[in-house]
Parts: sequence; C-alpha cells; structure tokens
Amino acid sequence: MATKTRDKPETVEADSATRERILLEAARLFRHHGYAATTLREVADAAGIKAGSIYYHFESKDQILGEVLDKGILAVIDAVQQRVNSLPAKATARQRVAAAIEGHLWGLLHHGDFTSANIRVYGQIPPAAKNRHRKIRREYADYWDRLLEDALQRGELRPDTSTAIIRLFVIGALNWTVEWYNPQKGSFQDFVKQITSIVFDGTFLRERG
Amino acid sequence: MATKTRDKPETVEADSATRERILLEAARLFRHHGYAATTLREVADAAGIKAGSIYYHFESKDQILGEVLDKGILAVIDAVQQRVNSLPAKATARQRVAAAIEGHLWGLLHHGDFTSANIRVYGQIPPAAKNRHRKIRREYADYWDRLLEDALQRGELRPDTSTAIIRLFVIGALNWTVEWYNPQKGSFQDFVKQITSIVFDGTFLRERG
DNA sequence: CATGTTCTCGAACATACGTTAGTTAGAGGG
DNA sequence: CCCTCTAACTAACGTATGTTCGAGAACATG
Repeated sequence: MATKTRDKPETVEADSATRERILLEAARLFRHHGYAATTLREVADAAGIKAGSIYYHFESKDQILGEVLDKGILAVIDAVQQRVNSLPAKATARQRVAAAIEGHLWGLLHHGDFTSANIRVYGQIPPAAKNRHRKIRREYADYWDRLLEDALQRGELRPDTSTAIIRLFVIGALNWTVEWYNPQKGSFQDFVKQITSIVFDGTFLRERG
Repeated sequence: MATKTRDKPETVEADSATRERILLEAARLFRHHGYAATTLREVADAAGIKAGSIYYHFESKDQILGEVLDKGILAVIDAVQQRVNSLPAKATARQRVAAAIEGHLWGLLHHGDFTSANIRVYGQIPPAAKNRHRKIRREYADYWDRLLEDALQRGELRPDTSTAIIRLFVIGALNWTVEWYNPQKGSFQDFVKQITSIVFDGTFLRERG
C-alpha cells in the first residue's frame, strides 16, 4: 500500500468521503496547474488512492471537472442569496448590493480551490462543458442586474453607466480578489468593508466641482 | 486570419514572419485552451507549417510560452509608461493615474491574446518559469504603488485604504475587462472613460453625509 | 551552373496520458 | 459458510504529445 501507513482498520466508514476527497484535491490541482496539466494519477495520489480507483467514483475526468465547476459557482450563489434574503424588506439598494458583495466574497474566498478553479479554467474548457455552465452563469448575472436596476430606479446608482458594465466591472474586480486575498492580513470582515467601500465610492476623493 | 489562402509561392520572404506567426497563434490558443491543452501540432497548423518546423524557430514549447508571456506584460507596461510620461509635469495625480489606467487598458485590450494568455496562464506555470516573470511583475506593481503614494501625499487618494489594496483591486478589475470587453459596443475611448470614472468615483452616488 | 544557407517536411521515438479490465479483500446478511 | 456488495488494487491498451533528425526544396550568391 502506497498510502501513508494508516494501519487502523477504518477502511469502512469512508462512505463517500473518498469521493469528496477526490473532488477537493482535483479542485486544488486544477486551480494551480490547470485542467489539462493535472493528471488523474496526481489527483489519485493526493487523495491517497490509485488512479484506477477514481473510476469507481467518477465516469471520467470531464465529470470531475464538471462537479468542481458546479461546486465553485454554487457556493458563491448560495452565499449571496442567503445574505440578500435575510435583509429586511425596507433595506436600501445600497445595503442589498453590499450584502451581495459580502456573499460573493465569502463564497469566493472560503471555497478558494473550487471558485478559483472555476474562474481560471472556465475560459479553457470545450464548448460542450461550457454550455452547461453558461446557463447558471447567466442566471447569476441576471440576479445582479436586478439588484442594480433596482438601485438605479431608486436613484442610488450612478445613472451614466449601464448596469451591465457596472456588473461586469464589479464581479470581475471581486473575482480577482481570490488571486491576491491574504487571510493573514486582517480579518475577512475588514476586507469586505474595504472592498465594498471602494466599489461604492471609488479610490479617489471626490473631485472639487 | 489563420487561413490566408496565399497560393503564390511566398514560402520565403518569411524572414522572421513565421516566427511571429507562431507566437501569435500560440498566444491565441493558449488563451482559449490553456497551455497544457494546446499542442504544438495545433500551433503549427494555425501557423501554416508542420510541427517539426517549429523547432527551427524555438527550442521548446516552454520557450514559446515564455515569449508569449513577455509580450503580454511588456505591451501593457509600455503603453502605461508612454502615456504617463507624455503628461506635463504639473499634471494632477488623478490625471497621472487616469493615464496609467488608459495605458493599461490599451495594452491589455489591443494585445488581447498575449495579455489574456498571460493573465490566464500565469497562475498555472511551474515555479521555474514563474520566477523569471515575478521580477517584472514586481516592478510594474512598484510603478503603480509610486503613482498611488504620490496621489495619497497630494491628498487626492482616499486615505483609509492601503495603496497596496487599491492597486490590487484596480489592476485586478482592469485585467478582468479583457474577458468581457466588446469593441463592437462603443468606442475604446468611451470605454476608458467609463471604467476610469468607476474606478475613481465608484458605482453608487455618494451617500448623504 | 555550382554551392551554401535558410527553412520546412515527414517519419520516428520515448514517454505519459485517460481509460479499461480483471482481480482481491473485507463486511454483512442469510 | 456462501454469496454479494463495496472499494480498492495492478496491469495493460491505445493514443497523443513534445521532441529529434536526416533529407530535401527554395532561394541567394558566386
């Protein structure tokens, strides 16, 4: 056995734990090496099994990729909707968007391997796998557009730029934080506050007018 | 495009044109399929030659990657410095940063295949290739930090957030535009104006204070 | 025409990959 | 004790990849 000397008879109880382990390690490797550069033998090694055993849990490498991508975006969507929905009905648009930003950042940064793999790899997968994800991405984009349109109608959003561009800019900026966010430099809550403030009010002091 | 259909015997006169062609097609393929997923046979095909011929111009696939990455970041740095340097000495910090933003976007979007390949692939290459590029990235980051520190000392930048976070946020947001910018929807100059305005003043109208 | 250089080709090689197949070992129920 | 299910293993197959190499075409120069 090539594994790390686990002599305790705990072979069972590993219901689908191995499956989760494979997904976790695959996400980590996809994130850091890319999809094509990651071999199933590496994934198996990281998960403490042999390559052939992966096929007991998954049908193909592509299927693993699909599940990793799903986990990434679903974690974000879930966190966003949870926070926005728990707001009182009388919340301002600014508060609702702030909740969405916090949710997006939380989902993004607390499932870094899955979300980063999603972001990095999405542009590089065959159209077949892409189409399945385009729909859910589209829905998430529409969700943001509704938030922003609402803000616009309430007169809180700047009216000189389309909500589509604002959404693309904001989500893009947020997504990128997964590449440089360092949890050891300050708390997550502080980080969210800073990012939200920049998104809302910009980086420069307002020009004298 | 890739299919030029030049039936004339113009095999020669391709001094180093073939070399450039290889780099261009490699960048395009790296961008859309990733590094490992791109085969030299695909690159050769797109460049109108056979796979073996690539080795007359390059030593290895890694070398091609290195040159593609270089071209990407150098195009951006060049465009930024050109615009900032052509500003009058009495320019405000805001004007200087605006020039940097425009330069960054211009280099980014006008060499999309090289810059996007750089952005997408950088996180996934072996440390050996990474180290060579870390230095130049570090210098570019320092350049931005000086611009922002200058703005801070002049009292133009918001003082409640570190220049490092502002830089990471702004450059990240700008970099992401290469994934969604559509040159058919409005002019480049309009796009720059909108992005710059969002970066400076944010997405929401200022809160009553 | 002869010669040298530049550039490309075609075929091959060793390796590594995703995947398949056959087998083994333990657990639990009858 | 037998049977079945689960979960893993080992070994192999076919293919594709990066790379090498010798041969030859196209052109420039003499």
